[in-house]
Amino acid sequence: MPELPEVQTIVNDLLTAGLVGAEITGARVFWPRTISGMSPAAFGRRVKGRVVTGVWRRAKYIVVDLDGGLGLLIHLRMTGRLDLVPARQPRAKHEHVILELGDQRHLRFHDTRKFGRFCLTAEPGKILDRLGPEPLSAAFTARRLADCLKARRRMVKPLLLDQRMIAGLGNIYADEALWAAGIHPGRMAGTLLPAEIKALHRAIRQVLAQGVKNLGTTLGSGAGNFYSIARHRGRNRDALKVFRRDGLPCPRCAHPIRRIVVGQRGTHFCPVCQQ
DNA sequence: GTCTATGTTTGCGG
DNA sequence: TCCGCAAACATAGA
Repeated sequence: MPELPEVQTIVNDLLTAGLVGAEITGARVFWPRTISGMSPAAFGRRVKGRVVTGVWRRAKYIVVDLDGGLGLLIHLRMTGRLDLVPARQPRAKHEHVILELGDQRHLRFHDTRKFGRFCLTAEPGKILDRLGPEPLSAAFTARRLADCLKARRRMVKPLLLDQRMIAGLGNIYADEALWAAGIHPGRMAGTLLPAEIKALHRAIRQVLAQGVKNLGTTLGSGAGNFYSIARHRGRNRDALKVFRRDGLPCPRCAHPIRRIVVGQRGTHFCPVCQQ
């Protein structure tokens, strides 16, 4: 569920909460498959005694830098969540990893569907360098987007969701960007005109920047929804124009929004504005 | 109770 | 290489 704006919000909250400088005094793993590439025991040995030196975001990864040159990459996938809580708080259902901190707090990983992953590595670049450009950085230009789309016999929406092309877009913001640009999600990528590519480039940056500003999108109220640290909800839902708004009027032309399936993903668009 | 959909990514097969 | 599909899981909602 968390896309770029949601992950950025979590990172910002972790920084505000003072995670940098904290020492990891121990780790407990309750679902071994959450830890990728090594056993839970090895993971515990290697993080114990390390101090957090930085927290940042790349695509949908939370990157926790540790002293000694290690990086902990956390990917939330669909339902992952991080909670920073007092050490004394009892473990909740679905808390699969607990990082014990020296300041009597715990950083806990909560994940109902168990798709999320922790990857501890000395070479984070091996994973992060495979990803496309950060859409809010200067490296993401209309030209760069055009190169991604060029000669591709593939629908534009699945391409936008491909993290090797652009890093950080997910289902919500892809639908929103395509609506803002007036492009049908099933359009073949290679057929986009230069003006459409420019509009799409601008739309991607606009919807993501707005999502960050609104502290992410929380859709419902259940445990599987987006919550940042300390259970903060995002308020970007009110800014959504099409996502999960099928049947409601398009904000531009009032024609009812439709929901179809594109590349096995629920897809929302306006049949009039996005021909 | 039963059935379907789900905001992500990977790996497989054509 | 490119692309579509199923799987990894649990729960909410119909």
